[in-house]
Amino acid sequence: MDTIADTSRTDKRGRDTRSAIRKQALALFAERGYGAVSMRDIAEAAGIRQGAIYNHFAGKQDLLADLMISHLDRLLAALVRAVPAGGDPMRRLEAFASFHVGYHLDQPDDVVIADMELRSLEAGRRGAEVHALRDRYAGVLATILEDGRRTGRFQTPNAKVQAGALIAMMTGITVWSRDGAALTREAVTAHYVQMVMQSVGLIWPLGEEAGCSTAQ
Amino acid sequence: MDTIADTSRTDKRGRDTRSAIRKQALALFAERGYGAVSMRDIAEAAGIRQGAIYNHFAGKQDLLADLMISHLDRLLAALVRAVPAGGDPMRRLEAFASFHVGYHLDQPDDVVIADMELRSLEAGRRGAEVHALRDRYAGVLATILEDGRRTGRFQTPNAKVQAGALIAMMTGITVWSRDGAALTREAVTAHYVQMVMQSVGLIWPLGEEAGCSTAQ
DNA sequence: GTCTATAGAAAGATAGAC
DNA sequence: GTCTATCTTTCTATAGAC
Repeated sequence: MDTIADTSRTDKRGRDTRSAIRKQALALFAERGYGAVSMRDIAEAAGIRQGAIYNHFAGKQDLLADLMISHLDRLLAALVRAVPAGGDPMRRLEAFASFHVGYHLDQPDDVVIADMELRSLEAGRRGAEVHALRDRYAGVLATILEDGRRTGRFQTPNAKVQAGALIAMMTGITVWSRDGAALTREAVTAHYVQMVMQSVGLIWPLGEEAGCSTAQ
Repeated sequence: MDTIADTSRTDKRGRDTRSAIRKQALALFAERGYGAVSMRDIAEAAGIRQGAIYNHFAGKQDLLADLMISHLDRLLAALVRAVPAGGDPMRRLEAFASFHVGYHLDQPDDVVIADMELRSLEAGRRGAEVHALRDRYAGVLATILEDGRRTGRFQTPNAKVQAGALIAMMTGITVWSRDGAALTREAVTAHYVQMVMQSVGLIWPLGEEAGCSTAQ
C-alpha cells in the first residue's frame, strides 16, 4: 500500500499526471470531503480514466496520506523559516501567529484536509506519521507558551491546552475566508495576531494603553 | 424525504426504537464520520435490522438532519437561558464563554457532528435550516462583541470575524477533551474564559493587575 | 502509462410476509 | 413495526490489450 515511486515528474507530452491527480484530489477532498469523492471524480478532473490513477498511487488511502504528509512537511519547513527557535517568547508568539494566519489564508485546501480528514485516514504507519507531524507543529507553539510562562510574561495555566485553543482559533479562518473575504490580508492578520497576543495577557499592540483601563 | 411522524415514543415492550437509532447514530457519526458509517452499522448498534430504520427515518440524510437540528434547537434554547439578552457586554461575554465551554464538555458528540458534518448534509430545506440555526448562535456572540465595541470596552475591529474566531477556539475543546482530561471541568472553563476575555482586551480575572505591566 | 472492461464488495433503499 | 430477501447503484481495485 505504499506510494508508487515518483520517478519521472513529467511524461513525454510534458504533462505531469501525478501532479494533476494530487492537485485535483486536493481540491475535491477539501470541497466535498474524502468520503464524498470517488476515484472516478478525481480521474475525470485530472483528465484521465479511473484505472490510471493506480499507476501513480496505490489507492485512495495512499493518495490521502500523500497529500497530508507532503502538506505537513511543507508547513513545518515554512514554520522553521518563519519563527526563530529561541529568543523573546513574545516575538516568537507574534511570529507564529502571523505565520499561521498567513499560511491558512494562502493554502486553505491543504490545511482543511489535514484538519478535517484525520478521521478518514486509516490507522497505520502513515497515520502515525501524520499525527507525529501535527504534534510537532503544536509542540512548537506549546514551547513558546511555556517559555513565556516561565519568564512571567504570559498567563499560561496550561501550555498544551492553550496551544490547542490558539491553533483552533486561527485555523477557523478557513471556514469563513473562502466566501469572498471583505477584509484585506493585513487586516485579518492583524486582528488575529492581536487576539492571540491579548489572550495570553499581553498588551497589544505594543506601546498602547488601550485595554488597560480598569473595565467596569 | 421528510421525517416519519414521531407518534409513539415507546413500543409495547417499553423500548424506544427511534431514540435508540438516534443515540447510536450520533455516537457512530461522531466517532467515524457520517460517510464511514452505514445504515447496517447503526441498525446493529441499535439492536434491530437494517430495513427497520426506514420505519423511523426516511433515509440516512434525514437521520443526519434530524440529529443536527434537534441538537441546535437544544443548544439555542440553553443559550437563551444561560446568557442574558441585554446588560453589561462584559458579563454577557463571560456568560457566553462559560456556557459554550460547558456545553461542549457535556455534549461533545452532538457538537462534533454539527461542526464537522456540515459538508455531509445535502443542500435543501433542512440544510438551510441548519445553517440558519448556526448563524443565529454565532449572531448572539457577534451582538455581544458589537455592544462591547460600541461602549468602548472591547477591542473588536470586526465583530463577525471575532465571533467566528472565538467560537472556533472554544469548539476546539472537543478535539482533545475526549482522551482523558487531566484537568478539572472548572480549570478548563476558567482557562478558556480567561483567554476569551483577554483576547478582546479586557483585564481578567477582574481586579487583578496581572498582564497590565508594560511588557518588554 | 493509459485505455477498456470487469471483478468483487458494499452501500442505500424497497417489497412483502408476519 | 420488524423481519428476510432483494433490487439497484456505486465504489475500489485489478487484468490485460495497446
